[in-house]
Amino acid sequence: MTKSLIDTNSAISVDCAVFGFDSNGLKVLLIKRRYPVDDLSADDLKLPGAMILENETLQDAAARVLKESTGLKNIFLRQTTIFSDPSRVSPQELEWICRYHNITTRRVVTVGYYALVKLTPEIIAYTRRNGARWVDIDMVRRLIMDHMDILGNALDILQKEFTHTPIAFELLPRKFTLRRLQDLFSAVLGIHIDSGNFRKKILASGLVAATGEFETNVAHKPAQFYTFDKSAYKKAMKEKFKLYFLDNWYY
Amino acid sequence: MTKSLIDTNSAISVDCAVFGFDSNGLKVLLIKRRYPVDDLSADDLKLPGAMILENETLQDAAARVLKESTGLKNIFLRQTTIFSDPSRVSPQELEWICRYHNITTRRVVTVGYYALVKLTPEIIAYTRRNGARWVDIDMVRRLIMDHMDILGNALDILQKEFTHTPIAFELLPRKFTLRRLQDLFSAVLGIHIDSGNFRKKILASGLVAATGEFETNVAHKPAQFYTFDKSAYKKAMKEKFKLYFLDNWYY
DNA sequence: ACAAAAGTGTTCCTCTTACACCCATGA
DNA sequence: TCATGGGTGTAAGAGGAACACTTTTGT
Repeated sequence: MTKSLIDTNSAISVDCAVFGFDSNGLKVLLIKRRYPVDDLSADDLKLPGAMILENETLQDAAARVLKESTGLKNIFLRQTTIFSDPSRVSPQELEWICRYHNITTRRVVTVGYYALVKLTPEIIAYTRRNGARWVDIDMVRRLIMDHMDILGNALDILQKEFTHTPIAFELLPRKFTLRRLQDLFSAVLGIHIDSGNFRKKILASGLVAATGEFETNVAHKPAQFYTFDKSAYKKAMKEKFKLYFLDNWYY
Repeated sequence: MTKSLIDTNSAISVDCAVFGFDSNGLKVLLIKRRYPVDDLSADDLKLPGAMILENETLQDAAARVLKESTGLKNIFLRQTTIFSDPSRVSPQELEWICRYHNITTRRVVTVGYYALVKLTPEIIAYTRRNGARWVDIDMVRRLIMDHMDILGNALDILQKEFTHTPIAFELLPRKFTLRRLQDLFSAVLGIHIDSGNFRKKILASGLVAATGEFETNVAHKPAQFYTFDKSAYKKAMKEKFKLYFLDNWYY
């Protein structure tokens, strides 16, 4: 019986594109690669990631990565795509991986995830302590291996989901102004939005509830704070969704 | 140095939900599981699948499965989701897999794919010779392991993509009537569609070109055949796509 | 003649778009 | 008083939903 050609010696990793939003726009969390021995080219940037452990789900592994890199649990987390090109990891990279993790494997297949985080001073402090940084999405230049592809893919999927699913609220604090929500849509989708129409559409959707609280110390009429009304959303989803089946095809 | 807990002994498989469309509706290709030794419960149904080989991409593996099960190359093929629950394969199943494939592994993670096939008499004959069958999507009762989940997930994704991307044409012959296209949308999305409005919308989209050929031997006014105008589609995609950013949210 | 589906047209109505305009606040 | 963004209103037009109606074929 000849030796099977089936690959039973794959290590599987997860890599997470963690998105945050602040007044300067959309950010992604990047970390510096660490080396076990020497520290050559120690400013290589990468997405947070990890190898999956025995008896661990991919989702669990991704959640573990998020916990380590941001200190947060219960973060919005979605699978994107698998990157399985046998040449995605060069022999040198493979050697680094094996040494760093103390494993032996011929191949590493990675599963992309994207996560959405509500940026707070605490989280920024936490990530800074870990040597991670929140980089403006337009300023990301070079990442190790195929992490640039993984990030680009995550961003594509984020944009699609943004237009169909109310995940925007995952990037905002509990209370937010409509302008802030509008800026978020603008930043993620890269488009200009008329604020009058945006306001009407959002309010008509019923997804958002007024709090009665207002901004203070702003050099214009104070804006009201709103919250995401999850129950209204769930109720709306139970009704049959209207089908604009030929509108807005992308790709 | 303690033994690493990192899982370096995963086998990775692909499982394909292959969809076809005929006059009776949407079908999926199912095969009988084969056993190396005995043939107990030999009518277990499953999706076509395979283990990935060394130096093989997941996409390649899925394409290989499609080639084997339908005889076709260059089929529409898209990744869906990874199923990585450590308990998705029971110990007995794992033993069957290892014996069948002549491998040893502790764990099998599978990657879902869905494929769209233009059903022709030749393909139906080919698949029948292979012992595979095209089962009405509503008639699928029980599949092995978590293949029911994989199929359900593929169907969800198919429905979403159907409304945003012109993949419908992948399921139709090169020339088709608008009624046929309408029936396809109806079948996949499970909705009633007004044929007058559908016709106008499709024609207005410019995605479809009249051939000047007509049906024959039908007991009603013969319908014209149309073809999918891929170039018009690509051109349309280069223009900025209109954004109905809060319409039709699902989930 | 009739059934059945092709194909066209029309009406009503909702939603989008693009603005104008007033309001409240800090500088 | 001015700049700035909050917040409301409106008019024009595009597009969707529902349905009536004519056309062309086989039986």
